[in-house]
Amino acid sequence: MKNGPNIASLASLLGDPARANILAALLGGKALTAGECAAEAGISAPAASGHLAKLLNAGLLVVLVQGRHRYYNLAGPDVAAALETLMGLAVRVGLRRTRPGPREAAMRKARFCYDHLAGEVATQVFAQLVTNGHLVASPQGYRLSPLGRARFHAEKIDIEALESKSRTLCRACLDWSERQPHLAGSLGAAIAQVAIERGWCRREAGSRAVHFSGGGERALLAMAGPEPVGAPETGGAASNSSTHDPRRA
Amino acid sequence: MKNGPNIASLASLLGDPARANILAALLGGKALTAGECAAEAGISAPAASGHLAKLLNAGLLVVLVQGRHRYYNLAGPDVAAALETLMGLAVRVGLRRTRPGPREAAMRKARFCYDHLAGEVATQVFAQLVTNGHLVASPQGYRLSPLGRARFHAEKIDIEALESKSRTLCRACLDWSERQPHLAGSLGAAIAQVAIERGWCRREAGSRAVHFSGGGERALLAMAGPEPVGAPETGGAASNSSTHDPRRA
DNA sequence: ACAATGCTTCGTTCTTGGCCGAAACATTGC
DNA sequence: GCAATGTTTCGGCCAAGAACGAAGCATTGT
Repeated sequence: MKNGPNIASLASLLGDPARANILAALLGGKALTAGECAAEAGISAPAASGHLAKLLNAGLLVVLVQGRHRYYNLAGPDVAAALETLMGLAVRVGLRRTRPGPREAAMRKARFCYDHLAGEVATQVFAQLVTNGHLVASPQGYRLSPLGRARFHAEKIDIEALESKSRTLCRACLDWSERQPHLAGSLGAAIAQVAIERGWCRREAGSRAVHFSGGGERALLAMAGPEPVGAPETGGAASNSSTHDPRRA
Repeated sequence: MKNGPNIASLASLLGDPARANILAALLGGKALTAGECAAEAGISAPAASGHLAKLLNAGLLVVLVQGRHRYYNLAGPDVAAALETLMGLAVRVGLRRTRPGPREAAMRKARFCYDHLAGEVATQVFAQLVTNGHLVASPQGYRLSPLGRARFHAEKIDIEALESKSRTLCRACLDWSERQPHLAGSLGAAIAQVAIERGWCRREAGSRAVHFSGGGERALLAMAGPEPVGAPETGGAASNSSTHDPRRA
């Protein structure tokens, strides 16, 4: 009688605290061994193995066997997106794992979401890309404009290589902390990779949090700006972040 | 040690088959009494009462007490969006409640998603709106262009009234069956309401499925088209009367 | 006021599913 | 080959929670 997707069996998989912790850890984008997953979830190795098998069997994870290690990772960006969406709803209804702490402030500022950046900085980047006409709406969602293509070309990002993959180039992902979109898709992943490679930010060990240097944040926002670096900043593009509160540890 | 949203307690709420069935039924957008929820989920009234209390306590539902009836409904569009996202992932990993059946074909064609339309027709409408420049990308997501504003004005849709509400006017929601965006937000809801009022489509009893007439589908797509069609108006109650609206603002 | 209806609370039973320890399996290093 | 490490399988224990029936409230209608 009932039809449609089986949401219950999927949600029950995510509903166990141990599995949810594993998935949340994997949202950082790095593959983890079974033992690391066990440590993340605070359970024994056998328990973690069982959970990982279930998630793997459900198609939410993929595994890479290397020697005696098994590296588990999320099966794809759609899994990450669904997890982020659930996080957004959890925030909205007031469910937190703990009280908002110092780590949470850093997470809101910038974090990894599977393989791209999320948080305040990432939503600002997205807004800049749209404002400057690099991203435009298309019937299938967002699309990279010729202007944006040239802009990223100037930044030595090989758009053609990204397009050759089956994965979507641009996709808007609703940020759970900012409730505004940030950029996902292969381009979002490439931008995150570039930000790390060029030292604009660094990942906090064992966390999804990302710490930007002052210059790094400016550099990233400048990459989303209208012109390649060196353009005079007349204040028009600087946007509103200057009005933020100084109460930040 | 852990921080961030508590995804596990939220997902465990959705992970029970009875609760998932209730929520899936409520995705149709109509408020249901406790007894109707019990029938939908195939459980006894006491069991349903307990589940509804949990969902209510978690902030996923709202209740409207009218006499001896209690009308339950989703707490808001974000809940519906999260459910749809989970459905999309469930489809992607191959979890279905049953084999794809005749009902499923109708659901893919058109269905209600809380208070707006989803499915093949809805994604086509969204594509048309973007193609014709009625919807454009903005830093905060999608925005109604002046052109689109005039277009809906010609269709007797009071955009200003929608904007006066706190709810977002336009929002792209990823369709789980089409994997392309459709229009959510208060404008999406208004369009769905208009489509019903003008007889372009009718809801299947006790289901989210929506059946379009041939002319109705053309009329809806024409509304998203570039120019007001010269067809005679359907006359009568053009202004949307908010007579009985079980949903809150 | 009485009966009927809709819903919730309570108490009980019972199944599902998670956890751990022990042991088996697989791989690497000496 | 043998020991050490990482991972999975097995078996048993245990607790969380889901279901139902009976009873209690609340509201409606006659």
